[in-house]
Amino acid sequence: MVPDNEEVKQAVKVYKALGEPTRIKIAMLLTEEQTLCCSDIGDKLESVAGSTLSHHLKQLTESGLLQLRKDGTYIYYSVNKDVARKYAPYLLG
Amino acid sequence: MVPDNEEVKQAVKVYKALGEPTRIKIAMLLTEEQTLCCSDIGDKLESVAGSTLSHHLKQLTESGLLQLRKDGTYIYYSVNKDVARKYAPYLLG
DNA sequence: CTTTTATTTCGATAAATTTAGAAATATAAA
DNA sequence: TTTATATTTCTAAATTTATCGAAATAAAAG
Repeated sequence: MVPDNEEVKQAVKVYKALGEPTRIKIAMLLTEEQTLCCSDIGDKLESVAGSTLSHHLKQLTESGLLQLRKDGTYIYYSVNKDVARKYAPYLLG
Repeated sequence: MVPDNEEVKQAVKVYKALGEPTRIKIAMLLTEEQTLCCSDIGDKLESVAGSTLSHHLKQLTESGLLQLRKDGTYIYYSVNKDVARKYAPYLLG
């Protein structure tokens, strides 16, 4: 009837990730700013513990909406535009 | 920094509504079938109590993604295509 | 090697969500 | 009016989620 395949499962993950105020702000911030590391994101949000931020970034990344690049101690996050375009082009403005 | 206006609040509501397997299935069912009443939706999903279904439909409707039309005892639900187009055109295929 | 900086994992708690059965409401049909 | 059908509201339990502080990792700098 209604498919329940991998694509739909990813859609649920992406939408669940975006359905929370802090996380949608992170996603919007990254569409504006291209790439930011964890602590820079923390600086641009109001009062979020590092451990909390880490969980949010993990959820966004595991949905496929964010991608990351490690550089030394830093981890740079950016929006995966293909995923955003497919499920939530609203983010891209 | 990142806006936190009504539009973003609606986006969070819509994405939260879609970030759950039963609810995204309801939304997809309604994009296929145009309009269905509560009990018909229940018949097309596997084992969901009426009260549970009612809560899901309420959440989807309050996000603006679904609209309803009452006809006697029945309530017919359909997708608000403008809202879907704006936040989750993925639903429209 | 020790210290500093960036990030994650762990452990715990509070709040929110999902779910269902029972009772309530509302309309239609007999 | 009584009965049947559609849907919602209430109540409560089980599960999930968001959050933080402290400890653990990991890489860089001194």
